[in-house]
Amino acid sequence: MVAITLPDGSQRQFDGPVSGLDIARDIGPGLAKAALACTVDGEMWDLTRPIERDASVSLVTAKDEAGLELIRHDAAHVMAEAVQELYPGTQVTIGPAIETGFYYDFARNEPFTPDDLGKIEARMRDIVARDEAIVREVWDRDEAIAHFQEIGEQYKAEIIADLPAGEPITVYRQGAWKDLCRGPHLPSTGRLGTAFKLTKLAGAYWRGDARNAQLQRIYGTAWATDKQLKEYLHMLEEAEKRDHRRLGREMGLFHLQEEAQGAVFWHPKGWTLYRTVQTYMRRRLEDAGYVEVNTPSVVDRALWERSGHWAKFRENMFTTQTDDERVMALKPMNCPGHVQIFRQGIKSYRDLPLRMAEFGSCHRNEASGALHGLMRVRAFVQDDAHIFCTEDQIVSETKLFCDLLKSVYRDLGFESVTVKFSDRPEVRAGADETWDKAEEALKAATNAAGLDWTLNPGEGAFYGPKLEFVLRDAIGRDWQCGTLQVDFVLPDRLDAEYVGEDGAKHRPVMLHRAILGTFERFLGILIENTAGRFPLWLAPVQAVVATITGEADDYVREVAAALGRAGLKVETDLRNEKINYKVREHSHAKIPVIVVVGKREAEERTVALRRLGGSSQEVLALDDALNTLRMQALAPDLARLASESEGADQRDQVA
RNA sequence: GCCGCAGUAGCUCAGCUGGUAGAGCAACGCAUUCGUAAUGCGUGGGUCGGGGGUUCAAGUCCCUCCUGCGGCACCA
Repeated sequence: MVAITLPDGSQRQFDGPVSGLDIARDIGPGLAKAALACTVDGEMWDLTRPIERDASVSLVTAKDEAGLELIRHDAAHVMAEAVQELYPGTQVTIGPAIETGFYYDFARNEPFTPDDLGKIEARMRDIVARDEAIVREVWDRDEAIAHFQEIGEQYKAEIIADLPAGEPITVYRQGAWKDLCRGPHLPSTGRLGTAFKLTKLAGAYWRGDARNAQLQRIYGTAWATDKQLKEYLHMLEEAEKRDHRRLGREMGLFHLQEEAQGAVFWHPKGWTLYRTVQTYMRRRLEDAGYVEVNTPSVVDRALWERSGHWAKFRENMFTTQTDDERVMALKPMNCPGHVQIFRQGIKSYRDLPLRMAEFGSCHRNEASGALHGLMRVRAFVQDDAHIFCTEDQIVSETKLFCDLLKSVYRDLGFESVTVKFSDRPEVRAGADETWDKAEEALKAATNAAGLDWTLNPGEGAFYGPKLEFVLRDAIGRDWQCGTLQVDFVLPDRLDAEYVGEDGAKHRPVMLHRAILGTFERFLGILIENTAGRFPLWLAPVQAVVATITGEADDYVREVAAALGRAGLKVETDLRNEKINYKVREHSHAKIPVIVVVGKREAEERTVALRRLGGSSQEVLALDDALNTLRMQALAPDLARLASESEGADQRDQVA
């Protein structure tokens, strides 16, 4: 007898070994049809694998996250079968399910072409139509290795040889084809359905290591239903429309060109946006007790040797040699410069924490393949700062920083932030005891700030552990923006010191920190997140005043001038065009407010406001419109100040 | 940096097996003064990414370099 407990707590008795499919049939034919796999005491099992002991079982269908993952994993297998049928001699390696689909890495001398994708996909649909049963087998380890070597599957043989000793070696057959796989799998290829599509070809290194052979990866997407697939493809199209590179061109924000690879040409509108964000950040930093500095871009190699950058960061640095043979480097980071300022004069413990900020212009020679629009550039400006403090101040400074960071992200339209904790990397400066201390201190501070974090092992900076603050963009990509790094190494290498309460000299700790990360990347994320429809305070052109007839020209100039005095960035449109044409054009340009003025408005001294995305307009007296827009165009921090002082005024009146 | 793909007008793209470049939008000009997402007519615009080669002839074929795109690797 086998007793099976179902998720609702009910129990069913079976005479002997029973499979997930048997259980599903026992419950009902609908479930038997929908079931793809089952979990046995929490572990995923194939639907047909016999359960020989009492267990808790739940059935997995395409509606479950786990079911969808099975579908994707099977799609990878069916693709591998199709590829090996069509291109004999191709070796299979690994093919997992991923976030929106699957991939499989193949070893083949001939490159796959985009045309091949269509052929492979068609063959996949044949295999699905054949509805081949998928059968699990457990093999002997040595036999498995010998077998895969014999049939020329070197990579599979290598994988088996590397599996831990106790691990069962399972092979899945579907029709005449078989693959080493941990499983589980669908009962048959027909269950995969039709909601899949091959999407792209790419190179990928064996085991993710650039020193290994390069394999050919084929990506696909797979879903439970055709409707989901269609929705996903539609989402991709929408994402493409808000790609910051496209919007940057369409909206005239910036451009890139080959003579300055990885460096941005900011156009007037883009630069206005940039300056709006920068001015905002400058205010926030000042309010948070930072001082702003500026340090040299071209600095003698000697300083980078002392700081450790020459040893650890050399390959990413641009260098230049002067006629007298001095080697200079373009700064890739601002920290050594800030230590030089700290070292001027004698610092006392009373000066700490010293929060030193710089909108530091840095250059890094990033790999050509890494460059990506504004997101990954070679010339960029960080909202960088270094907090020189005592060890005792690490926790409170970290907490203050995290609060500031969250507030800034919220103001800029980002609510959810994830945090990664990166500990010591292989290539690093500083003694292990120093790292122990730094990691411990940062962990304590993170917990004190009430942050949830995930560990990112070995990803710290060469001088210290770090926190990474990650935002997700509109296309679902994660971008690291903010960072906070604890550094006991640089103050030592560059000989920073302060006089303590005890009158003796001490090393300060440096906290390297940035909120936006770089302006370039952050603005790219901002463009994609808003799809170019910036909130009023950020829009580089906040309002266009457009005439209906030439008779209103003088009044329009007056309105525009008044809006300008109220602090808005305004343009006028006096062209002899129909108002339909103007509204359409400015709407496409994503201007937040179109101020429409005709003969009637000019006579009545009113304006008609039309908001981006809306289809109606609001007619207001000019003075009212000026007040309303002036308040709405305030940066969030200034708006908070304004509402506070308004509250104070009201309290004064009451008193 | 590696693998694959691509580069034709400001933008989006067409140009079959080689015979000396085309559309829409944009721009410019003229007419139109028209009340909330495209007024009409007309005009100009291209060393077909750079270099080299094959050929009577190259946007088209070959080589090479550059840049971009998608991944991988990298991302202090």
